[in-house]
Amino acid sequence: MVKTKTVHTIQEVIETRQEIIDSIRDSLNYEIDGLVIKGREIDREDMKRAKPESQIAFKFPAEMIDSTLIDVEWSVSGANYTPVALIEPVELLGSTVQRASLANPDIMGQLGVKIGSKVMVSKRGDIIPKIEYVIATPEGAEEIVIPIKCEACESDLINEGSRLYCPNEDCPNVRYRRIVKWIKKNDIKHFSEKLILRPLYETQRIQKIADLYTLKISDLTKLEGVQEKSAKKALNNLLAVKQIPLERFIAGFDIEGLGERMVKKAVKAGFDTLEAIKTASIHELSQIDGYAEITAQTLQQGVEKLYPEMEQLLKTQKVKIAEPITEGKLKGLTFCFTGKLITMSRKEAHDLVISNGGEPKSSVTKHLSYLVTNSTERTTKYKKAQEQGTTIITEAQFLKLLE
DNA sequence: ACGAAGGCAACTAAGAATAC
DNA sequence: GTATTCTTAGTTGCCTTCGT
Repeated sequence: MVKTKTVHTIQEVIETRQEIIDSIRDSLNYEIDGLVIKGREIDREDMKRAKPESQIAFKFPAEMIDSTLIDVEWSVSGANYTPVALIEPVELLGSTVQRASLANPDIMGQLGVKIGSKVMVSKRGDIIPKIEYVIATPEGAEEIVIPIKCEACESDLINEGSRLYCPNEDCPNVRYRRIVKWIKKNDIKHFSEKLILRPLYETQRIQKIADLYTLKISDLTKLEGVQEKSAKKALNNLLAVKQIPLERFIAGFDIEGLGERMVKKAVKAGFDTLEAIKTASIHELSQIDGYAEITAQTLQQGVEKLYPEMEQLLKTQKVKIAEPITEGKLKGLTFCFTGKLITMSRKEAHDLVISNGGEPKSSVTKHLSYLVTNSTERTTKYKKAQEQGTTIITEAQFLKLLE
């Protein structure tokens, strides 16, 4: 028996629909994809029409929908090549989806997609589009071509299955990404990749991080689409970052698999200068909590190889390695943020934690001290924190800790 | 008017290290 | 030897703000 309900206003229709989505839908033992709104009186003539005018369907937002794979684009970032599916645009949970990452050649292969395949698209966590599976592939459909040579240096790409990459350590793309990483890691705004960094790199005006600090306003205003206002803004932002903690300095050099957190562990363990890390043996570094052979080697070899560039950067005198912060009200505490904050951005909150000696985390882990959120929405982070009994506090309570 | 960039949302894969 | 935990790095789309 189909459920019915009599309502009197448009508002009630909207509320009822929401109620069905939120609770009623799950309790039914059959699938529904929407509701039909019709007048109480039955107009027999109207009902004979293919599309009766006295009734209208009010569908729920789809949670999964089918589309067609148009093509695969290879997104290049540094050494890595990642397949991205371009699909026929479809409406899904309130937005138009036309791209979805295929992660790596292995996952692409497991899905078995070809150009023209009908695919099922969802959104993970209601946000990120994802190709779930292939519904059907037309006969004789074109295979997806995996690139063989690096677009930048023509080296033969290495296909490890879970990773397709260019093995050349001096590949122009790798060197370019190092510069971009520095800008991003240090949160230097308005240094547009498209308008500024790419063109400067391609015309050989900048080749290393240190070169950024030789730039003049005139170098930027020469570029298309950049006038004095933007040029000044970019350079001011660059020069505003002067004191850089060692872990960020090293992480800013884009050593594969070595982020700020891992370097911080070394700093905490007493390897708190660039020289100390450079001269340490792999064995010594592998004694650090959270380090073993592989990470120790990555750090040691990375710093050794990039040391001349690091020295060159420090020689410009435009940046300095800052003294580590070891004291503060939040010493020894870790924080993870979720949802919107009221008085500050996510980034400011992270900085606040760091400047008070605490540590921000991007996910809820076992030893997290606090999850900070203003909402009780049951997101993955919230649920996980609840499950393992992590203290959940509001933004106001977080600010109280700093008083 | 147009385009670029920042900021935000929440999640996943892969690999390394540690815990059991 | 196996399971779990942690870190890194990346994923799309929408909205707002600002410069050209």
